[in-house]
Amino acid sequence: MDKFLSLPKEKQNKIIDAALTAFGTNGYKKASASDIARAAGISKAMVFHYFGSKKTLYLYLIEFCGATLEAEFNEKLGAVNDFFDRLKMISGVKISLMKKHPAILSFLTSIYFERDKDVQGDIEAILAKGGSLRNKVAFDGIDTSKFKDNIDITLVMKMIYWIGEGYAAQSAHQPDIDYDVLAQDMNACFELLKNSLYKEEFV
Amino acid sequence: MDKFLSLPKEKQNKIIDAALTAFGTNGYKKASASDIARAAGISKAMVFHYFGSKKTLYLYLIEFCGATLEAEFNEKLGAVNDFFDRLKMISGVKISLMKKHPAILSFLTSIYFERDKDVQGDIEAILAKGGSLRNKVAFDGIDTSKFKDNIDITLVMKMIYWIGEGYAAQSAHQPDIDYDVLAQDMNACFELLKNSLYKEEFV
DNA sequence: GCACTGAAAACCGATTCGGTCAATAGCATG
DNA sequence: CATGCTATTGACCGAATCGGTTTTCAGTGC
Repeated sequence: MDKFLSLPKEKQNKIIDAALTAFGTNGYKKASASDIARAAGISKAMVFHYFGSKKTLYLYLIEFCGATLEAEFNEKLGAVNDFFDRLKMISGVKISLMKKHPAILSFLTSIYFERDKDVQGDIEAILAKGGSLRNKVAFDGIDTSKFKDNIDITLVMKMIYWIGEGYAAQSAHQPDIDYDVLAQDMNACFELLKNSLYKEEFV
Repeated sequence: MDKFLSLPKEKQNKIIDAALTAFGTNGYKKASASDIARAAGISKAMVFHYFGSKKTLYLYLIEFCGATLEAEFNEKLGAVNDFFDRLKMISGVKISLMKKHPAILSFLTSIYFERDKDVQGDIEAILAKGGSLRNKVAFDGIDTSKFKDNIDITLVMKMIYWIGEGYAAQSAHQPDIDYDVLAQDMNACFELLKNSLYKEEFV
């Protein structure tokens, strides 16, 4: 593992992204070391030289994602109480995550649904430990009084959630996407909803 | 192939759904006949007994989806020009497709991104032939004058697209989902947007 | 008892799996 | 140029799995 960490950062990232993509799209079992090596432009032997085993690599990726996520959140997530401002922050976090590691979001959702017995226990342990993150993005303490009175806020949140999942799915399939355009679209989306759903004195 | 078609419909569907799921989540190459057989509750030998080869099964599934799609569209898609009414119809079509075959949507999007050389040629040929379907769902001939003047309709369509992708992705991971609840949520979504984005005389 | 049939187990050669290792290429130092 | 060192690799390992075939077998009608 220290073998890997002493590599130049650029090479580390190439390997990480290759592995995130492979595991994210194929799951733990069906992602092979050869796939990862090929995508990273190294030989399969190096994968094991750096990480020792496929499982070690997988667990390292989870840890890496956790750290990356946390760092990004700590950097960008301030104390914002407005619903849409917080949404913009979250989508900003997602976008900059994807700029650094395009496959990170699809990998993160994939570990959530991973069922392979080789790793499921370890995943649960790690996720349980890192549950604190979720608190920071949860939508409590939100000022709902700004919405028009007849708006079903639960529905709005579902809708927002679907939008987020949808654009994550799109970017997973379309690797050469322009993230700045995506960010603009997302923010325009939120602006549109805000203008439409807030009472007029708050838009 | 006629071996398969002379099976009771229920068994056919179980095999079809197993295959749709396997190919949809793992792609052509990484979905194995054993996976499909296990999920369908039959032996691997039967898969080859029914379809002869993995490729034949895959191409049959594409054809099957095309026919199913077309039947569903012909049944439900009338001449509706209102933007949101048409959306509701489309989501209605999607929902009833998923009720019949839960993995059909994820399979359909997966064939769009399939890159395996064994099948890519055949896919292109079939998709080219079936391009006529796309005309029926395209958003031309839509009366855009009902929207408030400051609404960016292109953005609205992107948003709608993301919502659709998002809830398809969700249902792909969550197999025991209640489709009627999903349908209600989707329609409520559209209703909300309609109320918010249309000029008041059209809501 | 016998023939037929639908299904599964066992099996086939080939490929791929996770993982290892000897050999090599590059490169600094003498 | 020789030497040692390190990073990297192609070749290789036994085991598993691949797509696909053959054999076996349980059930059923006669």
